Amino acid sequence: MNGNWFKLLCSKKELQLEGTLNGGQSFRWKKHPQKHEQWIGVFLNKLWILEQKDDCIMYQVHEKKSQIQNEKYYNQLLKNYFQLNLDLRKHYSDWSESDQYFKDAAKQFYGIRILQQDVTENIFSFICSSNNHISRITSMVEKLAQFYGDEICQYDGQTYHSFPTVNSLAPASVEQKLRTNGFGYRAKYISKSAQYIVDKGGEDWLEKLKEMDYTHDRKALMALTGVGAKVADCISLMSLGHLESVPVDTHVYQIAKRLYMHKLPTTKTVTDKIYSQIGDYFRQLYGPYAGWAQTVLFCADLKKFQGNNIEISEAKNPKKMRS
DNA sequence: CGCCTACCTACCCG
DNA sequence: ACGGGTAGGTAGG
Repeated sequence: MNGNWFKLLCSKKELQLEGTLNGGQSFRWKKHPQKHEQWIGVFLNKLWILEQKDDCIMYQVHEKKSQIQNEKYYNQLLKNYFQLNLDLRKHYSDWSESDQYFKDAAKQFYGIRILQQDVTENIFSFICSSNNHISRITSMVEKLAQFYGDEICQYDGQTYHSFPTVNSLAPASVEQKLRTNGFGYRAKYISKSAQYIVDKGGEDWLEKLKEMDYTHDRKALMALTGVGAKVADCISLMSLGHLESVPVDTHVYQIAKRLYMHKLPTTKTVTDKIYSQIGDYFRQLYGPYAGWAQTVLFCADLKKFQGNNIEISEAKNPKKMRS
């Protein structure tokens, strides 16, 4: 294990940890139970402790002794994970020019980044996300790691596990185990999808998706049981590098209709046609990084940011509105 | 296409 | 205290 603090130079404007780690992209980050300014999370089979400073991120890495590397190496991993090569301020400026709502939201929600996530984790986490609460999704993802992942280390009295491989989710026993642990119908989705991916060639097949274009791998992903349009778009955006992908959930639909597309028909669930209309609208508005822009915009609308003075955040929970 | 229903479960709210 | 409604959808008809 390793308790050293390392330093990654990076301004708050370029990367805001709070909005990025707590924005519903990854379900593996939490605040340190005692030290609330620190974030604890797992990726690349390592436990990371991150703390935002004015001009840098201070961090620790905990992993097996045999794998310990130096600061330069870890900095590179973080740069990849947060996609720091992308000039975010430039894009914010472009998106602000295209859209006044974005411009308003951007003032407060600066530094929101799309994480470059692991494909396997992304697929199975978002299969869990359908028709579900964040808190329950989080506990399901934790269980997957606990049951089928590898132990990484102990930290602060907790044992941390890596996210499981596709192979480890494929055995026939998995569905029943997940069922008895509260996964509901998603147990079958996970098991069937893991088996399907293994049949196709496992993680190698998933890596090949990154070389395909958005339209094609979206179609490939939707062949997985439990992966529909929205989940496929989340995966395309968050782990396959297709930044034009715009995941449309019921919430995005509500806001799109209210603020941008008044003529959109009123329906209980988002139909295929409405879904593609909304995606196309935002792609036309923001360009090839539409999914990223849209993530920033709707970050302003999440419950956890309620009480903040952004106009967009008012629509979401009329019941809870004050003043 | 659009519409309908079932699907697991934990948590919220009346 | 108990029970219906709902949560970042999806599959199947």
